[in-house]
Amino acid sequence: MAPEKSGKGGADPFKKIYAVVKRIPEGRVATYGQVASLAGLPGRARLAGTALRETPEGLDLPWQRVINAGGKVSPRGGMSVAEGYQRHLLEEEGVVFSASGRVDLERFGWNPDARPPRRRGS
DNA sequence: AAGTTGACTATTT
DNA sequence: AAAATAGCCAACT
Repeated sequence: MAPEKSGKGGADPFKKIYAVVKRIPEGRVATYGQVASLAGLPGRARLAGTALRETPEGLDLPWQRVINAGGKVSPRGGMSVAEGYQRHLLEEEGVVFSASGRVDLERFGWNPDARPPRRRGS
């Protein structure tokens, strides 16, 4: 059975993170720690950031839906308009930022376990 | 191979 | 509320 070379796990951690980010529904946001956890990499929140740092093209990756645990857009350190751009994209999707530029994770935080109430809404 | 860096997080000031 | 500090872990040099 053609075992993989050196019996390694195979999938790269970056790829797992991309897969999870792709699953974030529109109008919802997730934290790096949450994404890492769902990717099977608990405690590797920084890895999620490192992976998104490149934002590979062609994957239709909604990187803008990933923010830090503080509910704020992560500063890149250097100069990057991407921060303002990210906020703009989220607002377009329906995410509301508070006066301090913070998002209410209680309301817009993605809950992968939550099921859309069907049958008689509300 | 070893040291530095960093789209993080929690705690403290 | 914002800034500084410490801890963590993998990628990058």
